[in-house]
Amino acid sequence: MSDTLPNTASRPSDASDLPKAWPFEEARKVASHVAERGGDAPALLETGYGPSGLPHIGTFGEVARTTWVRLAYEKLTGRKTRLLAFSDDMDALRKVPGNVPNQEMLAQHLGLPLSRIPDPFGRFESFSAHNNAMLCEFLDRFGFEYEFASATDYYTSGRFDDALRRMLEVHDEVVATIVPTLGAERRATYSPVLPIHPRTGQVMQVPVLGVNPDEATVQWKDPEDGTLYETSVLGGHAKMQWKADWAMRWYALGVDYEMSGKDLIDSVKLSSKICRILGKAPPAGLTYELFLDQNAQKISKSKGNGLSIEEWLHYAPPESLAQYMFNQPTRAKRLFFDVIPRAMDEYLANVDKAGATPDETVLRANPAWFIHGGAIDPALSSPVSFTALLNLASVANAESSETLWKFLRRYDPTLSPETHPYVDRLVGHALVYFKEFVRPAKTFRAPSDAERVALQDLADALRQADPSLSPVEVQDIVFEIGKKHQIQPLRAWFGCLYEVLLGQTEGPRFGIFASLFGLPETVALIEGALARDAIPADRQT
RNA sequence: GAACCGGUAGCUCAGCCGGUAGAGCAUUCGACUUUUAAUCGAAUGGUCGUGGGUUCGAGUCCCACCCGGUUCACCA
Repeated sequence: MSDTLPNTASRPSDASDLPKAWPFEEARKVASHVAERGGDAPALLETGYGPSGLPHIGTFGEVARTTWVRLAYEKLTGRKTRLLAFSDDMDALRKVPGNVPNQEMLAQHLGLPLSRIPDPFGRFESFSAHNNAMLCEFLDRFGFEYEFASATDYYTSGRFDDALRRMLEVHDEVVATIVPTLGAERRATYSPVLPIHPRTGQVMQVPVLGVNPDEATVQWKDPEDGTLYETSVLGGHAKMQWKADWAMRWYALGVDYEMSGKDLIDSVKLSSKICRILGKAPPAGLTYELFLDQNAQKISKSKGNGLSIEEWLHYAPPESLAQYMFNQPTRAKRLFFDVIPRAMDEYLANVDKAGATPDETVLRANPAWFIHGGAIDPALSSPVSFTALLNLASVANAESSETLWKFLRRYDPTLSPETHPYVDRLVGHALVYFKEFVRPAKTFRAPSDAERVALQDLADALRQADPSLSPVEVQDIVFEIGKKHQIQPLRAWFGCLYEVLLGQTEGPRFGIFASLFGLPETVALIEGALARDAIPADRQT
């Protein structure tokens, strides 16, 4: 049986001593798959790529998650693993992607394998070589360990030949398995074998008229001119249609584990059946949920909703993204900016917890342990939460890390950029997040006429003040101005400062703020607020 | 038509192998303040979607249903 979906597989009964983390559950599946297939070969884990697109945040998620399964498996069994990053670059270009140059050139090459189409960017020998390079660069950037594999290389070098012969032997059974899943139109022409046209190089989607397993050839007719061809399926003269391709690859390479998104559930089922027909058990795997955007809509690469990996890393270090990916892979999660601070703080909390855990089993259930590849690096942590830094940036109206650091050192004198470089990175990210998300949402109220006069007075006083004044002395100045202008109650004067200058109802003591923020900068802040609200008086809310 | 994932405090969610519900934020009160950031203490707040079943006992397991979301039925 066992077209059961991977993540509905029955719970192991002897899992009590396993670390309570999903990668270990997955590792068990890998272990039983390896045991079943036998042999000494390392466990083979695969991640697959459609070659027409560039790597994205989902790519990161899939590779990161697979890497954690690897780690769990190695710790669990003491055996080795390989991760194969497989690019299906022999796939045909079916439509021209909208986000690349040289659209006309690409349009002329529709139907050819991507590895036979010139690079529209003009940098590599083919379109797929370009995309493959982007993929590898992407994976390298995060330090993933993997072996890259190109479908074109595998096909043309003959590495798939035995499996392709086998595919022809069971051709009819494979067809009989796939055809019922297809719509009426597709049924008529379907073949799991796509011959490469010997003259044009096109990947042909044509009915296969005859199969010759002994010669490893298929017969087909050119739909254009009616020419009959008999084409070898070996050595790159044909490729498999993708569901058959996936199964053939599993079979040929002996893949033990591959996860995939829930959009591929039916494909996994079908490819698993084909893999069994070929004669091997399909790999174990996990079906992960897709990400949703802000409004719980599907993330679409073409629509550009959701969040790109560059955007995420603009606001927080990669560990936070890894933490997000670690959490609940089988649940649909919103992927939007506002999840970043939480993910970051979760990660930081996990590093702390890991440091305090003597129990190895507990440690191995900790996401930070996985994120750090099985060895916690205490340098990648912070005693201050990201949320705290954001609050601080907000109340301090911080423009620069220098300013934020001044406030931060007041908060905790033992911190400095030199001794805590990771905190310094977080400071930089917090500033960006504050400037781009928090501050734009703030509403600055306009001052009343009386407040306006007092604010101007304060600006003048601060401008003339000795820059070496202590925060307390600056506070005295602020206080005196408030009293002088008889703002009642006096606390309303400070409320006015926060609301007009900082766009919030609360804040630090203003003297401390002004000192750390800088007296000239504070003067500029006040005058900016006065100028901003000079004309419209109806914005008061 | 088929499949997947959710439905737990106002919000976002955690609840591992079943044992009388937890966190963060929000709200309220208090401490500290020549003021109201960060900080600390406390309180309020849930018939765990509905109905059955198994059990001494179910948010937790089983079945059915309701609601919400998504995906696949062309390509990959």
